[in-house]
Amino acid sequence: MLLYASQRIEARLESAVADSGLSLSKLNVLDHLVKAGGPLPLSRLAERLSCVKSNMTQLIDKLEADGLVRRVNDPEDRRSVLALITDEGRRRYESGSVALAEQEQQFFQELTTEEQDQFAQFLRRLNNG
Amino acid sequence: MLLYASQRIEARLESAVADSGLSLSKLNVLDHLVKAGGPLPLSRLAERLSCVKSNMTQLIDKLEADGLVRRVNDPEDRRSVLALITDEGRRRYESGSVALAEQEQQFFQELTTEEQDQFAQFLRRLNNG
DNA sequence: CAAGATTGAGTCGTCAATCTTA
DNA sequence: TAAGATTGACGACTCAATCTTG
Repeated sequence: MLLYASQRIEARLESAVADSGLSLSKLNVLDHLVKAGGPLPLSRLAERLSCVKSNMTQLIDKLEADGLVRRVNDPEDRRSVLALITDEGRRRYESGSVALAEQEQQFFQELTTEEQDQFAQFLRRLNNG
Repeated sequence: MLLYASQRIEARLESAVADSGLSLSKLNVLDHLVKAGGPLPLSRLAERLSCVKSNMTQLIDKLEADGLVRRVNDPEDRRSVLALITDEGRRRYESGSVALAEQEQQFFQELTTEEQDQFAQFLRRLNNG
């Protein structure tokens, strides 16, 4: 029941973002690159998204094929590869994050004011604990 | 934020079930077979789990390889294949569903009584709407 | 040896195409 | 033609093994 609800939520958000030609995973990568204000090593991205390094390799492969990100050398460590967001990546990020925010907004509007407060508090606790 | 919470929930439940050598998907299939009280056609299973038929084919492939399910002919329709849970499948189901229930229980215990009521109501609305 | 990235294999999901049977 | 199941190709994730560089 809890599981089913959780899957429903994810499916709704995924679908909202798909109109911008993005998946939640790809949007998440772009989000971190934009917020960082500059290119990031793949290993740092993997840490921040709490995923395995090999997964980030594959994600950047796809984003690079889409033209939303470019791999550039790290001048300070030749082992490292930096992910750099492109102009097109920035445009897609804007579009996708707006769609995501709208869907979350719409989600909360299905709750009463009291439920909104309770749920927000619950999310904070869950995301911290 | 909502997304992150949803993923955390799923990861917790998945991990709890993993100790029984099951994934949430496999447990879900076994659950429907047990509750049905007899073998079910793959197409029915796919409907009930709200997934695509080809996914059920693969799931049953894995469950059959694990020895938890057997494919048997449907005497009433030669196009149809029935999934039949084995004794070992039943044991694993018991173990996995207990672990899942415990984890959901533990999850709710992190909430106040008032929050529990609110959240349960919220889940009902989400799962119906 | 340890860290960064990649590759290969496996799980769980999708869709599109195919094959058999109704 | 449609229903039931399967296969193949893909997206997103995991782990284990490998290669290069520190």
